Amino acid sequence: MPNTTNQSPADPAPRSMRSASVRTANLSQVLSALHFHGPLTRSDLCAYTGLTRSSVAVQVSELTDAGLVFEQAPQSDGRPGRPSPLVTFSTDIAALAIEVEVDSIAAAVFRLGGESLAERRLARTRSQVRVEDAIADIGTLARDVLADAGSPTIIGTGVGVVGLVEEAENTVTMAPNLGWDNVPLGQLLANEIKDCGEIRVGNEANLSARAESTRGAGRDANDMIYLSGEVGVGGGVISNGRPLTGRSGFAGEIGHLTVNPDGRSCGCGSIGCWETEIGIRALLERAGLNPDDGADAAETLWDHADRGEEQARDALTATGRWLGIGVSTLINIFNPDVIVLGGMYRTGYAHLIDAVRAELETRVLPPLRGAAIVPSILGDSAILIGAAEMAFEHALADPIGTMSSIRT
Amino acid sequence: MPNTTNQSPADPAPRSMRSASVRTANLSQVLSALHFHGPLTRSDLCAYTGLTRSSVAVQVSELTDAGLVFEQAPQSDGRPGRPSPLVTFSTDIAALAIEVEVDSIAAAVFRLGGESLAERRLARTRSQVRVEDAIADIGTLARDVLADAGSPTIIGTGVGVVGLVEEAENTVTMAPNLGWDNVPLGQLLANEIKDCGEIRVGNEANLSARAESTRGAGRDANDMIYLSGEVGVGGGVISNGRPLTGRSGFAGEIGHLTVNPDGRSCGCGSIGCWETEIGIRALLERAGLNPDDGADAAETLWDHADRGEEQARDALTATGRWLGIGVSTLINIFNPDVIVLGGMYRTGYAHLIDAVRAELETRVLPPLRGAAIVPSILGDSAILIGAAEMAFEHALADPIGTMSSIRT
DNA sequence: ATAATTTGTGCGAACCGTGAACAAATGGTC
DNA sequence: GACCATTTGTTCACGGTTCGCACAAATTAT
Repeated sequence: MPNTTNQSPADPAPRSMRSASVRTANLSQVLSALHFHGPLTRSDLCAYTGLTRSSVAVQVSELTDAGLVFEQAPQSDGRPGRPSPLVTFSTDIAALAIEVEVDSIAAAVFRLGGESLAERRLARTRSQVRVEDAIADIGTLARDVLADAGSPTIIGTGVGVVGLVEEAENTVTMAPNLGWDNVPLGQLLANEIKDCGEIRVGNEANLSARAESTRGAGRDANDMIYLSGEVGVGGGVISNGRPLTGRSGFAGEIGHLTVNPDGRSCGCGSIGCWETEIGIRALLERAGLNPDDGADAAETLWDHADRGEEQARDALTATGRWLGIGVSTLINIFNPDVIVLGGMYRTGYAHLIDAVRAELETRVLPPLRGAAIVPSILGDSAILIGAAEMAFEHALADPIGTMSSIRT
Repeated sequence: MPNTTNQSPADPAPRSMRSASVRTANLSQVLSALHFHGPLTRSDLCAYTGLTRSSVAVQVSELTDAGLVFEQAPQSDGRPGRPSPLVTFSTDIAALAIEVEVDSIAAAVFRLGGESLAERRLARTRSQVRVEDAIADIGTLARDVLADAGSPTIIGTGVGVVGLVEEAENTVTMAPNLGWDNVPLGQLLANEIKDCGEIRVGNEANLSARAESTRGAGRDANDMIYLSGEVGVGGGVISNGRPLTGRSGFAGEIGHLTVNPDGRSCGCGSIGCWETEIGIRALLERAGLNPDDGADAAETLWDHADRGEEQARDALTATGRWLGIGVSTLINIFNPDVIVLGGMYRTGYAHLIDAVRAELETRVLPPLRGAAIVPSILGDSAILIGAAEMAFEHALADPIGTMSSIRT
């Protein structure tokens, strides 16, 4: 018997590089360039990837064979020289995105490149959600939206959930607002929806961060922090272009940084968490409104402030101050390019930003002051977009590999 | 003239992979395995890297030719089979590490693998440090310590500084304790010390974090936070095995997270920074001692606490509580495996840890509670070790490339 | 119509890791 | 001491990959 003992190690290490890795990496480069920069000519692809024309030709032909892209007839662009054919995404390859909120469930289908093909949302009465019901609802919603989109081949599925998600396990570890505890959502969904590629589950704020980073207000930033708030306050961090996960994928729970150790008690059991000061309940309470009225009440609050009502403005200034205190902390810790405000901080941006900036001026270390504070530009669709990006991740990293695993 | 226009793009993108990248990546794998796991047999290297025996043979021979490693005669290990030669580091390849503190300057030489060959420290009176003097001192110290080490070939130099460092520029942006402002330390040192490879400058706490992560208390952790305090409080974050830098390398200024918005004013201009509550001044003040007495006074404080003096113990409990408040925030944000306490939190660990843990129990989100809080095991040498690791980074990433650029 | 410019195509060259066959070196067994 | 099993180094043909050149193709400018 020949001694192939450690010539091909069975279990552990894909650490080393072989020729095939080069091909995979370059295919990934090409497909990623297309995904993030839109349809490009082969000539553009040479510039983006640094590969030669010969090599790009091979990559494109391989991606075409895999059914991921196709080439459109060259079109003259007015400059001299032979025109280069445009490499475009196939119309029947897409990712499925699912969003599980407290009062609604949504599903959408996105084509490579980020174009939305279809979207559906199912509203629900605001109450605890039984897991089985949610799974069933997601199933029908997914089937419907896939039909709307023309039943494309699904390359992967991303699910965004309000709650702590153990990403490696695709499990919802804790979702108090849904009443969920240790729900293996990935596995459960795999039984409910078929032929939807690999299913990955993520926290909604982390996914929004991912979305704003790739297609939103953080597009040009390498280091970005996303902050979103309604009742709870969540966030996500993009460090050096990649999402911060932490040990189990829980990183980014910035709603629970302590800003006021002797302040109000938080639902999490702690005292003085940031979200007790900048959450919607604190804001409404300061404005003399019913803290339980939710997001709609916030909208009316902006109106009141626009009309110059004093209590409304004071409430916004106070909330903006606390917002600024926490943002200062985040800037000092992360040294980001930009901080993106989502949720009610997006709609209320104009009313809050001055108080925030005032706080930053004294609290941020001078050399770190360059960080921009901007409102989200993707708004409510950020979660679905982020879920789709997460779903695309595998296909972008290993295009032919995932395609061939789909086709089985 | 042939059209090589975009066949080989001049300026920007080394994004793509070519055959040479494979070789470089695998050489990096092999040398890194040796650097982080100590001398290994060629057989071990197969297991660590996943490469075949044939390939490892080529890599090792190339590294040998470059003068980085050499093979020791095979030694039987008691098991059957042909013994494998041990690949060991060359004795005359090393990195230079420099540490610039307020009251001392230090330099050390480390061999590949992390072994210290020589170390020197130059104490100074505690005062502002003129840049030119510091440069000159570093120069003589470096020359002396290199002579001590037997004048090895220096593969790279790392410098750790108390202050904000713009890593990409190797510039000390702000170092209030030294009285430095926008000092291009990398360039200045390049004129002072010759033949010391590429010079990189980093923040001392970030470098300590790096050191603890690779060779200290965070060796087995992927996500680690290092926290160190004397007068000021600094830190560094290792996320997914790599140091968090932020936009300009300033990330990790965790001493300036706001824990007490209406508390004491901080030297940075803000109010209620963490370091105003857990810095040595606050601790000594609470214990009824002179806040300006510094680290020595802290040592006596531990003694007082050991003897059961009430004010000392109360001061430690109060400080531990604030320590716990901030650590909770960090855990909720980063979801780390482990938090490493350095500086006076290492020497005072036993006196502080209970109060810290008590605070964590209420303030850390339940699913995030697994994080371990441990004392630094590298102690005062962490900065130099981290500086050396930073210096090694280039050589580990591209062994032959850096060697040939050194030999010119 | 001709030149200049840009790009696709085809092919040989260079490089790299793989894996099989063989040789070398050790421990265990009879 | 002879032999076998085991493990590892060495050699080499092979397949895979990108590169770079030469040439052809397609467009604009003159």
